[in-house]
Amino acid sequence: MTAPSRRERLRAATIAEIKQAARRRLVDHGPAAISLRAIAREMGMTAPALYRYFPSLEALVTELVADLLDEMTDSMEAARDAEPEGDIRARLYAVTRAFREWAITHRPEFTLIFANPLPSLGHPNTRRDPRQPDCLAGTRYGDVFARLFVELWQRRPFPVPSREELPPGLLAQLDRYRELTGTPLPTGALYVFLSCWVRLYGMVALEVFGHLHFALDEIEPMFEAEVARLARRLHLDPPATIR
Amino acid sequence: MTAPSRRERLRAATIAEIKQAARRRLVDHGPAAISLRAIAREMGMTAPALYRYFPSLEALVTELVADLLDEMTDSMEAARDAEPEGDIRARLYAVTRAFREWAITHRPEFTLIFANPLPSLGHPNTRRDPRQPDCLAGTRYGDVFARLFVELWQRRPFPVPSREELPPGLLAQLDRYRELTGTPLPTGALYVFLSCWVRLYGMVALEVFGHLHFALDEIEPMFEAEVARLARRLHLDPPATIR
DNA sequence: ATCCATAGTTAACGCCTGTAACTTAAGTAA
DNA sequence: TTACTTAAGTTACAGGCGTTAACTATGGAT
Repeated sequence: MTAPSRRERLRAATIAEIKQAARRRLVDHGPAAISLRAIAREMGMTAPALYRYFPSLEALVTELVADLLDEMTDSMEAARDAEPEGDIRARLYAVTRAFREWAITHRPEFTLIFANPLPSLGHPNTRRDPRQPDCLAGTRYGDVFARLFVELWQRRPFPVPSREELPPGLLAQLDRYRELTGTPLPTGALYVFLSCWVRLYGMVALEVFGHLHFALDEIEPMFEAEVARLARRLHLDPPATIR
Repeated sequence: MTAPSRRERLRAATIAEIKQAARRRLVDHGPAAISLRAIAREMGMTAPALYRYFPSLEALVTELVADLLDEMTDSMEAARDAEPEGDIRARLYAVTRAFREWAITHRPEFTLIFANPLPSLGHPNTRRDPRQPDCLAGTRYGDVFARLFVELWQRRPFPVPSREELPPGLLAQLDRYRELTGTPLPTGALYVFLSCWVRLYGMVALEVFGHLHFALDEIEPMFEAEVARLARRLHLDPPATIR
């Protein structure tokens, strides 16, 4: 646990600068512009030097994705913590809106994270290694939603499907997930959680990918309407303030 | 309207073969493997020859996307037409399931269509030209859903939010969309349509992109549960057979 | 003062898109 | 049939890419 040496500090700074340059290229020139040569050029270096810091372009992108997920999670947590601790309703709204806000103000980054858009990520839809940093970061942002959801359930339980109402195949999987995570939520609430996540993701992804522009050009009112419907489903209105 | 000349036939066949090779590379080796040289190699040609048929790689990919959308639409229409004409419930179920079925049996293609994953598509989230073939094809598959939805509404109207219940900003946009398309649906039903589309898309996209594997490994039961909930929302159960 | 790991370099291989200039073959008109 | 035109293909090349190998300079530790 000694203080980092001068070498280590310089190295960390260089790594940060590389990822910064990569992100700048992503934002300014699209995902295809993330290239070692271009990054090195921006930094006044040559491309092979970057191999001292990352074993490959793909590894660099993977770390960048993890950083972006962390940043998104941070902004969601900040929005949550700006609301009083007892006001779960306000906190859920805040986190939900922060998710969309980050997505639409960071479209290239969101696309990189959620739609495997980079050639260097190789053939999509191959099983990922859960020990990879981007997968770990992936669980973090999910937990922000999950923890609030659990809190809401414990303080103001809402109606959820009974075990009998869930199809057996789904019930078994959700039970397994329940054991795996040790969540206090009943299985039916897990289903509701996933269902809400599907709608939130669908809404934001469709907006970012531009697949709602055939009908709407300003998506926010539709988003707010959907969030309000989600809130009603969770019996979140009227305000669920406690204490 | 004369019969196509020999030249024209050969040319069309070559174009088809190029797109076929491009798709084979997409499926077998991922989106990054769609390169003019690789395609030309597979066809026993040289890369510059392909410029006789497409002005650029990007144009080729755009046409491929349009073809894939058409194929997806065809399979949805086939599933629809396999059900009796009067049984709207069965037809809606069939189209919905066909959408998912095509997506999960054609994951690379679905990803290419719905998540801008290709470098050659350039910077994502720039406004597309609606005259582009892929945008035209995009409206076709939406119409499959839309027409059934209208038919259902006309024969078995379901509850929809009143104009007063919709936030003004959303109402105005939906009214404009209503005029633009001349649909017989009331504005509230348009909202329900979009809302259903969001949930269906969210479910399928999350499955294809692998963002549900943190909880589930077999997604079909969850999909069926969500579809059942959508059906209930449309008062689709019990069976809405007519005639 | 010496040694060595680290961070950088240049050179090269084999991909890639895209353009220019050239050849060949087919279709068309005199 | 011959001559002209055009389409479809070729090679050559410019410039960008990831990655490896071999080499150099330099800062820190012994």
